[in-house]
Amino acid sequence: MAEKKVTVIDLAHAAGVSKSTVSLVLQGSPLVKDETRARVSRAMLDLGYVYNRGAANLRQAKSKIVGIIVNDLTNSFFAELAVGVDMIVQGGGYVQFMGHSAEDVQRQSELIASMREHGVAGLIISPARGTQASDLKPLVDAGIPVVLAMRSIPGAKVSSLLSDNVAGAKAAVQHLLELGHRRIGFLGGFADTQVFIERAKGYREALVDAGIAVEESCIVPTSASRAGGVEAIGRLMTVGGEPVTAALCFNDAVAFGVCDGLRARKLEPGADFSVVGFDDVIEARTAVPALTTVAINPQRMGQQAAQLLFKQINAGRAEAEAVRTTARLVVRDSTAIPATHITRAAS
Amino acid sequence: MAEKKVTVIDLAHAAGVSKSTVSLVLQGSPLVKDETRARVSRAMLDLGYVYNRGAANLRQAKSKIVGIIVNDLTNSFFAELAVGVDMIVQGGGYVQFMGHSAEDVQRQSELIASMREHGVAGLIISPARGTQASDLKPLVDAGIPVVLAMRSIPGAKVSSLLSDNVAGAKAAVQHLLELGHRRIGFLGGFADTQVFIERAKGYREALVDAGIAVEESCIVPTSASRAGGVEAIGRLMTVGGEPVTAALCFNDAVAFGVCDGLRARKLEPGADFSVVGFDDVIEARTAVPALTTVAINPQRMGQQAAQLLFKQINAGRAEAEAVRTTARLVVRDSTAIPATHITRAAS
DNA sequence: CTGTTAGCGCTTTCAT
DNA sequence: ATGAAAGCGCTAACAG
Repeated sequence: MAEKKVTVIDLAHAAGVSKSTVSLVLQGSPLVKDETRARVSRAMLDLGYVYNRGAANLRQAKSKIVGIIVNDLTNSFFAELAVGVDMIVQGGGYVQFMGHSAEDVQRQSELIASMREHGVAGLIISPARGTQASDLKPLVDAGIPVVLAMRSIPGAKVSSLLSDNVAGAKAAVQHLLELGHRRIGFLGGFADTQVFIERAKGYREALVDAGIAVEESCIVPTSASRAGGVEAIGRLMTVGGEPVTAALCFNDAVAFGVCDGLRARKLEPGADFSVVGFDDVIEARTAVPALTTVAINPQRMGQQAAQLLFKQINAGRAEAEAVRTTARLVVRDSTAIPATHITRAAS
Repeated sequence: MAEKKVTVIDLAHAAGVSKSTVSLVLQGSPLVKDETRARVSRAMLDLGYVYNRGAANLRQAKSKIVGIIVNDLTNSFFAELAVGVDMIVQGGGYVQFMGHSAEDVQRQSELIASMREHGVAGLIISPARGTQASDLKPLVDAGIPVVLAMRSIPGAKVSSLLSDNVAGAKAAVQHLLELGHRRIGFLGGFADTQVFIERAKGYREALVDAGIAVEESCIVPTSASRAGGVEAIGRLMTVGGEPVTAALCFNDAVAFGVCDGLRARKLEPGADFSVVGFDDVIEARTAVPALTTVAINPQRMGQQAAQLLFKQINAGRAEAEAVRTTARLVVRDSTAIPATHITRAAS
């Protein structure tokens, strides 16, 4: 039943007006008589007209399309981020091109090029590991607004949206202090990463603010994995002096391991020893046991990224502006599994 | 530094040829002299030309864009599905519009309309619950190929890609039979759903094929949740006669609950009682304990969906063809946590 | 309020 | 092997 393409000219014909009048109707212009508008509208329905946005974009030299390039959609964190972006994008009457870079810089470049050819109004990128400022240069030069999410790229003249690791860690430790803990460890993570440095900074600041001396022996970097957590809690246990009664973990994988290690020593996480972990590895959330987590809200982050992008799109010019979101401290109950996580079935 | 838009006409000028020649070069036509091609190519680089695909699409009345509408990207199952689609789409030199319906039929319709206005060549939809055949009608009438993923819509004249629940359940039960189990339960799930009926059918077939009588008392429908699993195993335990030693669970949430229930009875899942679960609730995967799962591969499904779509796009006409993927039986080790699940961090 | 006239950047006959 | 001209479906002046 594929009807022939019906165009504005057909509408004009059917409604007995000219193309331009039809165009005005399409754009909801107030300059057309109601009765004319009605005639045109009816013609649209009668003929089964579908607007050709491509043609309009060409003429106007602009589009209502934004691109989003995700490094790893397989990671729910980024999937949620994309959902947040989608909300704002849809709300603004835009559509989004979506591309998955799979942490591959080469593929990412191809996607960027492709989206540029399609005339996107702006681009949100959660960059693949190893992305260089030069990869973004063409976009910047073309004046296309770009917002980076989660990871920033040194030297790139674009906005980025990062989680506030310092504030997050600080809040977490303050939470433990309020619980009465005096000697607190910081466990896991590779010491040479930016994220580690930031989280450790927040940890230190909270202690200092509380008038507690930072003990380097209570900071135990390991791999950011469950095994790393086991190792870290083991090493923390060997520290002499008053007992350490709580720890902030680099991420939740580490927190898992710490709990494992505690149980192996007949200690109950949450009861005998308080564990707080950054909730980076979202997938594992359901399995986090008696544990408090510091989490940023990826959907909200996606929304903020999109809002930032729109701000730039509407401002007309891309103006690099680094914004940091604040990691929210979420105290999640020990045993309850959030309903949202056990009801999501594919069927 | 936003350079003025450079067009084919600028290239033609710079290279000392006509627009049409440039166009031929852009399309990689073999009809141009190598030397000419080289001159044009250099001009492209010199002037920083970027191809305007929108204009080309308009002229050719076709696009290399496919749309994908996901009901819930927040569910890793569908996120993985999208990744699979993306692989094929990118491989085919297409780009994809992505929309998130959030299980909202209304929003889904808007997305469909929007994508149509943008002239997508085809559409992959994992439909929101409650989608009617009429929602897809406009697409079908316009001759736009549509492939449905995971859920089919009665009466819709479009292709769909479903998991083969019957074969999956059958394979799972056969696995248990090979392990030597003779009396096996089927636990959890709402008996009035299509998915339940299919999985129960596979369960029955496997038993019958093995010459074992199906006992209705061993089929225990409950809610498809962890609590449902606890309830189901409880009821299964009250069945008289020879002991039941294994069960196929409707999904992994149920399987969780079954394990809970077993432990409450001092039985060790995997050792004293074999548990197999359909792995629908992907997020919970890490937490599945001593347990075998029946899983379909969502990425592969996405790839198949995209391939099916391309087949239709290239065929020129949309031809409804229902295809079913086969649920793979994956025997996953009891205690090991797949590395992919503990290393995915957002940072 | 509505019609006329030009294009947007590209591809495509049809000549040459 | 390359050029000239027409036009995809729409919008944007500018008249009326």
